[in-house]
Formats: sequence, structure tokens, C-alpha cells
Amino acid sequence: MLDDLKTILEQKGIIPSYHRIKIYEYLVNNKDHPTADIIYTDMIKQIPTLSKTTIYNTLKTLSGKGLISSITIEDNEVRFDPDTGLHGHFKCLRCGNLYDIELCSTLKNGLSECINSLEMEHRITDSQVYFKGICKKCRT
Amino acid sequence: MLDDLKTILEQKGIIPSYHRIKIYEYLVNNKDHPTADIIYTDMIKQIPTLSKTTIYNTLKTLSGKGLISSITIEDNEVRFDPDTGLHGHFKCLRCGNLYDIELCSTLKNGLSECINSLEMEHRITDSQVYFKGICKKCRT
DNA sequence: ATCATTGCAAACACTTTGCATACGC
DNA sequence: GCGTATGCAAAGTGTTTGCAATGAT
Repeated sequence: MLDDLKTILEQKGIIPSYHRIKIYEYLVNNKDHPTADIIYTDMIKQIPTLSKTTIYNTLKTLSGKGLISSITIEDNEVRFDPDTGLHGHFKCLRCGNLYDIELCSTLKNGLSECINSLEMEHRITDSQVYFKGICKKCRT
Repeated sequence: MLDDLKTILEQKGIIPSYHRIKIYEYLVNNKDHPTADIIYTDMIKQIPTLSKTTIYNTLKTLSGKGLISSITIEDNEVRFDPDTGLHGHFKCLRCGNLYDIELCSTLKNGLSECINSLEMEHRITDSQVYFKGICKKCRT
């Protein structure tokens, strides 16, 4: 498992240091879109020497190489997602949870269509769809 | 013009103070999605007594009442848009400009469809679509 | 006179930076 | 031994908060 991740990092041209592998592993195992702070607070239990700077460095490296995507919905927090495939997000304004949303095919088609027409003028590298509201659990 | 804006504020239950009207007016006249800081830097030329706190207070009040929408794409800046209708945004990663994007009808339909299905479980109050890339001017 | 808005300064949270140290090949 | 990753502390940025002053009715 760790070796697999190591290989993935190498393939992307990232030197697979111990910390980088572990942080990437954490993300793959925790798909609830943690913030840098959550990752730090969690991981320091296992790796007490880990510093927040390393977290930030690594997250920047990983997302720079396209291994993870960064999600900005609320202003005051960036979240990270190891799933870089096309999908949407839903943020509950009450509990703060961030859910992955499977986009319906019409929406996916619409996105491609829209991107195609935008590509006439601009170069598009990324697209995001997100929703806000109150989640199932919080509706009461 | 100012009277119109005043009326709009009143209709939303916002006490139409001079500063609030002026800030709202600024947003209506500057649809390039300014940040709080840009608004402040610009407006202080006309209203030297204006403070940043008032900008923040007013922006929060206006967006809380649904008069403007706040756009979070990059982590370190919130931008404000007086156009609350359904449309997308495109952020140029090079020059930082934020463009309004007209969404194609397939995409709009896909959004409604997706929201409808989400509404089975959650309550959806807001949706956003945005793109990132390099804009026409920056492509060279 | 009362109540809400305003403005300053300090506090805050998150992230980045500079630089010295430690690690791995 | 060299080059890169790491870690600490400090600086930076954008935003919020507490509280006193101001303003409007």
C-alpha cells in the first residue's frame, strides 16, 4: 500500500519522502476533505515530529502536481481531496460537513459544453461545482 | 439612482445609511467582483472617513440579506458580486481577473436537475460553478 | 434619549517566508 | 558531500471583535 503510493508520487516527479507518503496516505484514507489543520492535528498523534510547515509544503507540492485537488468554498478554509475526478461538493452551512456529490450526466455534459465554448477564448484548466445548504442530518 | 438603491435596501430591511448606500452603489457600478480591500482603497478617495470595518460590516449585511453574493474561489480572497442571478465565474490564474460566465442551457438544466435530486435529502440554498485557467489576454 | 452605525486598534486564524538543521542517496 | 526536505519562529494577510464615539430620528 505504502509502496503503491510511493510509486504514484515518483511517477509524478515528486521525491517520495517519508512524510510526503504519509500525508498522501492520510488523504487517501480520509476522504472527508480535511483542512491542513485537521491533517496536522490528526497526524501529529502518529508522527510527533511532524510540523505544520511540512503539511503546507506537501499539500502545495501534491496539488501542484495534480495528485490532489484543493477545494475552496468557504473563505477561511481550504480543503483537500485526493479524488481529482469530476465531481461536485455540497457544504452544510450548519454542521460544516463537506459531502462529495455525484454530478448527473446532464450537468457533466453541460460542463463539457461550457468548457468547450470557453476554450475558444481562454484556456481552462479546472472547473468546480458546489452547493450550499443544510444537510440531511441537520434538517431535523 | 441613489434613491433607487436606498429603496432596495429598505425593502430588504436594511437601514439605508449613507455608507451602505454608497458601498452598494459602488458594487452595482463595479461588476468586476472587487474584494473588500479593493472597495476600500477605491472608495476612500471619495469618502476619506470611511473605515474598513464599515466595508466588512456592510458587505456582511448585504450578502446576509441576499442583495449581493460572495464568491470564494481562491482561498485568500472573498469577492463580491451584486448580480445574484445564476451565472458562473472564470478566474485567470495569471492576472487574477474574475470574469462572469454565461452558463449554457445544458449546464443550467443540469444544475436544476442535480439540485432537484439533492433536495430529496438535503436543503440546497446556493450553487456555484466556476472555472480556472488562463484568460484570453494572458495566453499571449 | 435611544438605538444603530461607525471607526479605531487590537486580536485572530490561517498561511507563507527565511534560514538553519537534518536527512537520504 | 550535496541537494533537498524539514522545522522553527517570525512575518504577512485578510478578517473579526470589543468598545467608545458618533449620528439619526
